[in-house]
Amino acid sequence: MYESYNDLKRSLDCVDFGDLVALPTHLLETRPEIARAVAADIGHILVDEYQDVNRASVGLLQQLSPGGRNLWCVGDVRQSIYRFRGASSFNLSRFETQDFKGGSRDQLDVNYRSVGEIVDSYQAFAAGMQIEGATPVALKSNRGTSGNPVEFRSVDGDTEREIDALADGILEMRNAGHAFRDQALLCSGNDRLAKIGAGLEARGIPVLYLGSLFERPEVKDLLAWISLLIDRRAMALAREFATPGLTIPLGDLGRFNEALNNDTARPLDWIKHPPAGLSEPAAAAVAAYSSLLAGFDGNSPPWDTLAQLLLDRSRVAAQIAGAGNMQARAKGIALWQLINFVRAQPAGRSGAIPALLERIRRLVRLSDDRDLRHIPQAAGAIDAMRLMTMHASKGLEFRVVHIPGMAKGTLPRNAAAPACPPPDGMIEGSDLDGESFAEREHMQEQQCLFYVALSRARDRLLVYAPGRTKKSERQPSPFVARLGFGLSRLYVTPSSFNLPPDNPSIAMIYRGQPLFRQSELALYERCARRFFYTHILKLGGRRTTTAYEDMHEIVRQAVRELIATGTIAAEAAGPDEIVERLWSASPLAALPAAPAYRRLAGELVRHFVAMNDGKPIVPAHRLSFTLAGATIEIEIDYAQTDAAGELRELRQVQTGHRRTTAMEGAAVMATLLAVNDQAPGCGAEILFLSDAARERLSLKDGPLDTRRRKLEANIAAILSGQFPTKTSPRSCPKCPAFFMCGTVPGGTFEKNFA
DNA sequence: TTTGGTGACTTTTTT
DNA sequence: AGTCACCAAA
Repeated sequence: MYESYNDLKRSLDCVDFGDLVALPTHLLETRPEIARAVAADIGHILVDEYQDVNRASVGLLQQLSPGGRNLWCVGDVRQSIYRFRGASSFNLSRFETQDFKGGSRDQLDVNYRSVGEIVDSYQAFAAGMQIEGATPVALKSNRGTSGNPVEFRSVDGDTEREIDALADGILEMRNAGHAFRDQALLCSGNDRLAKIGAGLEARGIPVLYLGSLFERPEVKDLLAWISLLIDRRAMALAREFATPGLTIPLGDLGRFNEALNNDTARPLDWIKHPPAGLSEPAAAAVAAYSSLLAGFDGNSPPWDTLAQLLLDRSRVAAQIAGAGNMQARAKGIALWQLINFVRAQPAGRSGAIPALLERIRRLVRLSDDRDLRHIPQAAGAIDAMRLMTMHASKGLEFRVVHIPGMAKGTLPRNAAAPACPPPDGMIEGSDLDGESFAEREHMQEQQCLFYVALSRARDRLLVYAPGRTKKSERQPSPFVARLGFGLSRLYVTPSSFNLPPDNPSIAMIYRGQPLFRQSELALYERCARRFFYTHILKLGGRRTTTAYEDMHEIVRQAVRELIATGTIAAEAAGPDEIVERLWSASPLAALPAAPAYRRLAGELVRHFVAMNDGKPIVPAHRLSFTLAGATIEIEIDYAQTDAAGELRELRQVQTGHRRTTAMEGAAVMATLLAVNDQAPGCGAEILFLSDAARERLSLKDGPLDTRRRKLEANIAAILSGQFPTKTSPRSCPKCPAFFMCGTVPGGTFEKNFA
């Protein structure tokens, strides 16, 4: 693979980051005359952050500065936080002994950045670090003591309460004379940073961090609008828009869905032919969309379209410009980022809008939207908090530093076993086996990371951790206890910021006997809001599928057909023919990787056949039972019968792998509840074709009862209109509702069960 | 004292 | 998906 990758790079005349070091090093090593000429041309070399170089960089440096002539390096092994990408403090330890013989080493003993209390604190932490090649240091602050100890604040409650406490701390520091722009908040991960950033913004604290750009309401408003240009089911109409006059009341959505729930509707048809019987506001909104979207379609150039929507067709930009408060400014900056992102996309000839939306989904799935989260340089003068990862903070300094979330298990994070540990004996200068080496490196790196974060602070340093959560006491990170004797521990009760509830319940009227299928209840467990869009509002939309998922769909069809034949036996000629017929009719057959997918599909179907023993079966049928006033319907894929024709084994088929949590949900166990109720004595199993594994549904009375109660609670929640979103950067970008998910329009929705 | 069940919480870092 | 903390049963 690496060879193919390299060939591809060469044929495209491209280089990657590794090549930027490897190619010049190779050139200078193989062409001494060039090396001499280049070295002669360079007077002095200064390398900063030497602990973060890798072996390849040292090789390049040796070529540029033979024998270390006029070379000056600065580094601190305690700040070695890029080991995961090949940097090694090993280079620092062998600097003057091997790599640049005859060099000399000196050490700083005065710290010019932080006040005495802070220096003492991270010195105390550093004293306990077991870092290879670290020489003991005794830094002294030249600023003297400030009278303000390093603080550790413990907060009872959930993350929201911790954000309350952070907001308190930030405002307190501001009252003590530190502007927002002089305060930084450091987290180890981006997801947490985004959550805290959004929380602070909601509490009125100005923040120079946008969080996930494509999750922001003002950005989603725009993306939802352009999604209407290509979505014949007009899913985005089920969103409450900030722009007045463009929201369809909840009570009217059913009419749109009836009108558009067919294969012949084309995008924007509903503007020319609105559904009959709309309320007045809904009809007015349709008219408003008519002028908002006139002349655009899926082939419109995205940048022009968005710019016109923002500036000419709506008052979005004007209102943001006029509002002048910090929230409006953040919105303006977010839209600015969006517009610039869109402008930088490759120009497509046709289908530019769907291409853009697809690209955004992919970007978010790969977390490749991170650079869009930071405010552009031009906005840097705004008086707002700096939010960044600890990694990004290296080399920077701030008057005040807040470090939230220092609970056990977050920092240090436990080392995950590396997927590909270095082979034993490969690491020069280490006698550990590959796995132990990786683990030790990880634990050292975690300490370095905390050390970096601590040492960013000039005047004030505040560390936060959750205390009691709903049920249990959370222990602080073991790092906290190493912060020295001067640490002041406070148990704070944060002020209340009176935020509106995140997921208010939705006004629903149900008519008839509620009926839910097992798959629907399973979806409710994964994301209640997705369930609402899909099964209550009946907004169309399949997930965006991959070729791999399409292959699984073929397997499902083949399994259904096999079951319909009434016998599933290895000697029957049927299975292969069925797969072959479905396969050749599918667009998958035209893909470059088709043979691999075809092989896999055949294998999964063979697993299915092999997991049956030719006993007579009866095809698919349904079981249903009543719970909490609703009917629950279970789809049994097939059943085996005994000689007397009695049902013996009920089977459900899943084509994928068995997950470790596959049996934990309440919805899976609805099958067992139904069997106990309708077919007592019958066994029930789920087949997982990818593993050729079967799982028997069985649970002791106690746990089964908690599943039953959980199901009852979910049904009650559905009936009372509770459909909270469960956002996740992993699953949301695949969801059909990704661009419109957000606040639901006001009004009441009538749901009719036959 | 051990164990199994449960709910809450976090899912790296990036030139 | 894995860890942590708690609780109740074994």
